Amino acid sequence: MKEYNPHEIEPRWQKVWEETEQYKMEGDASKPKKYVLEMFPYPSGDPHMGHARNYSIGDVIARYNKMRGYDVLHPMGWDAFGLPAENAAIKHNGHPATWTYGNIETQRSVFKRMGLSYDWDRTVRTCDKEYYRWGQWIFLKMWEMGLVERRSNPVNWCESCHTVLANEQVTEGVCWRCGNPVERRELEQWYFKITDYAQELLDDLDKLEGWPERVKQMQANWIGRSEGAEVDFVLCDKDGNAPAEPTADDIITVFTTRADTLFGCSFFVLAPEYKGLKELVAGSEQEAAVLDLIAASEKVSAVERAQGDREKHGVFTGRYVVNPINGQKVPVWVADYVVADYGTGAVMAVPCGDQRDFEFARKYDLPIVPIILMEDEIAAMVEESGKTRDEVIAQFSAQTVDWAEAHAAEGTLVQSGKYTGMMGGKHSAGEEAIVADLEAAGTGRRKVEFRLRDWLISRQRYWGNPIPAIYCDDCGIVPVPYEDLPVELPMDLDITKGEQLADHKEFVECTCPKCGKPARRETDTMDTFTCSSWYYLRYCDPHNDQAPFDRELVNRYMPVDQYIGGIEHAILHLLYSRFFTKVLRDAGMLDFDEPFTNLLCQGMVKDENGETMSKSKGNVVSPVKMMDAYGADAVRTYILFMAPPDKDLDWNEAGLGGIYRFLNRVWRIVYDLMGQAGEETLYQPGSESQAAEAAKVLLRERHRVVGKATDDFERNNFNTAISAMMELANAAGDYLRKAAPAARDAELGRDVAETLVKLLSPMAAHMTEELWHTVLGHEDSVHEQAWPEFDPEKAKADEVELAVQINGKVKARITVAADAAEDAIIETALEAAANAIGDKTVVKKIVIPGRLVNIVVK
RNA sequence: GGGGGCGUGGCGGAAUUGGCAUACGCAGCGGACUUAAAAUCCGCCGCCGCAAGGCUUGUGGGUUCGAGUCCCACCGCCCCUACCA
Repeated sequence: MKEYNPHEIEPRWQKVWEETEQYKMEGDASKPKKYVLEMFPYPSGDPHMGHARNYSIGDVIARYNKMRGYDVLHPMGWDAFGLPAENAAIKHNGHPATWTYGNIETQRSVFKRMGLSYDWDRTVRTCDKEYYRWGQWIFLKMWEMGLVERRSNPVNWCESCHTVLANEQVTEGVCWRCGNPVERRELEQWYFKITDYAQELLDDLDKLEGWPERVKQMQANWIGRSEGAEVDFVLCDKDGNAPAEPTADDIITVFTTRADTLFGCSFFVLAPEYKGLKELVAGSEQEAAVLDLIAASEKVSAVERAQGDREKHGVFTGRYVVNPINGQKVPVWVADYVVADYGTGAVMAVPCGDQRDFEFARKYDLPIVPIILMEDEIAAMVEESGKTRDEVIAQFSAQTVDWAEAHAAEGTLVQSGKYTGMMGGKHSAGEEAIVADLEAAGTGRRKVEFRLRDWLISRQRYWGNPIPAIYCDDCGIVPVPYEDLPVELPMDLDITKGEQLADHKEFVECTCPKCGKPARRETDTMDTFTCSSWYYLRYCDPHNDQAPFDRELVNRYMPVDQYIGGIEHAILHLLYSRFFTKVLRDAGMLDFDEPFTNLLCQGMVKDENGETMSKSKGNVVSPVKMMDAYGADAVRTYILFMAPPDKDLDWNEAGLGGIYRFLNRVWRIVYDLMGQAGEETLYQPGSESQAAEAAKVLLRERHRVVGKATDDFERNNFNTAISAMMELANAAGDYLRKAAPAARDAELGRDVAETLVKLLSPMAAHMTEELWHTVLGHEDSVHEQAWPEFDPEKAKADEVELAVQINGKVKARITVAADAAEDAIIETALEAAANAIGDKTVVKKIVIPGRLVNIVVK
């Protein structure tokens, strides 16, 4: 018997697989397709355990499905543009491309060493011009469709990365990449109008049955649909007089989900960034104070903004607006608790019904008029006054409150004109009635707001996909014609000297495609998330030089059947990709609505103390070092065995040794089952001869385990699938120990050996291939074999042990024939539990076949 | 503040539809083999108890013949999100 030596086996088979193009996709249209995809990596350096886990999961799913008879598409590529390459280039005095392509090669060699079954011919690298030209093409297409806009807005600026960021790339006020606080700046930037798709992006979440609930919830929260109404307030002139015939310019509109509280509006608030605010106060005595507040709020960092209970600051503008519901004039304030980019940037303040307005009113001594009462308050008033409930509500006339906080919940409206007595709250009768009346009067209308903002896609960075646009003094902003693509990223630029695209004369200077006059090229590049929003489509047709992809091919392989990646992309990449898919569908380029049918978010790999691994903590476990010690098969199998794929796991090397021992045991068992173990057989002369029984158990286990493992593979429960294989190995070991080599059943031996090897082949790809050839004597690859069949009948035992419970507590055990009648089972059970029953009366007998008998006594 | 999730031995975890809690593995303990060690193989291994037996899935209650699983309250931990009107 040869010894198990992964270090010899693994490179040898990797070479064979490469030479025979083992994992090149079949493209066999007669088979059903299966697209298995792992989120492609950023080429940041050596792969870490998170990568190893992600790609082990994907590889097992791909290999399993191939054995199940699918035409499997399983590609790999690199998300290769991005800022770290620029930082590394500066640090190492080189070029971002050198660092990027070098890291890609490093990662590729590690992935090959892991034995991952990729069709390398389909590799996509987003920094290749053969790829990014089609990103530009899609940009132009979107421009044509009216989904690209360049406009001025307050944006998130990261000084450390020296670029603007999308909303999705700022969490708790800090930049997602470098962790530095972002600033607000008013800048002109490029946007994708993702908000045009907000409703569909929300609605279609319901179609994604194969997605984790929490990811869908996170996307729904991010899209943030909110139903309410717009209400028009009329601005009074500087002397506080309402215009007799207000024009559009005199109207300030607010968005509210609580139109029912309109009677409680005692002031009005604008965001500091509110457009037209400066004109509003120009020349007034309040002007200086308002400008001070604007300046102060600009300085407040986003980190501070993100902190929960911040102190609210505001000043009176000196102006008034008229409340359309009751004609009341209320003062207009400016305050930093109103955000400019949600709703209209203006709010009606109802301090009695909104905690923020309440706090603000308390601080600045503004009126808090109670217009909503809770049921317990009404009950107390009824009790105290002796009046009826209706009288209490109708006669309520307090002008201020002694509450500790606002009444934000549902309650009864008071002091609200004809709406008094109606229920108030979101979607309440009172709200419906008031909005209906506002609509009739033309001073309000139903409105749905979304929290989702348009996607800011321009970046002031070199290492990215150039935006194909040209500035012409005469023609304005002009798209680069399709036939001029790609706009190539110049490579002769020294970013170590701080050069950016704008400094590159030959790149910037161009002619206007419309009028032919000298013009300037756009020097911003696209957010790298635009590159990763469609790469999965390109894999279907990676070498196409006529189009981003062929429609037929994409329609055949898409959508991705199983997508695997980290939860950190729950919003970012997964939302953007859904958006791109819908846009390209509307462009007529594909025929489906959603890109990813099933999504698996793998858990994080942490160190043995449950801490996240990081270079600064010095607790990083290298997959390469682990493979050096135990081989790729053991590392792959172990990482799947440790925990279900979606749970975090704490790395522990001792367990890896256990898996290595398991692979070793399988190795010896296969040799032994095939009669090739010689002296090293597990047979123990002198052990009791129960060979026949062990053979029976082994046959049963062979069928039971295939059934169990198949089910587990279908549910991505790889940890329990491996447990089941261990059980089969244990049964085989028991058989081998008890049955003398000469007396063994050769047919059973080969069946079990081949079954075990096939079951294990998606994980331990090299070892099983070696056994398949050398011990089992096959010429073809184990990875080309059909998944083993099983017979549920053969998985059944002829006798079963049942627990006998008295009132739900196990008191005895009985063994009965598997097909025993219920009466017979009860009789046996009553006998076995006679002591426990004693002189009590049996009131009920419950038999759960194959499991237990419960006898209820009194 | 809002939303979501989790809590099972010394450890990772299993229990798929409400049906024998702790499968499988790690660690530990004992044994075989060995001059010895490693490797391998066998056995034990939730807690209390000498035992009979009793107890046990964060805590307390409920539904049920039967609850880790369903319902209610509480405690603890984790993740996401946030002046969103």
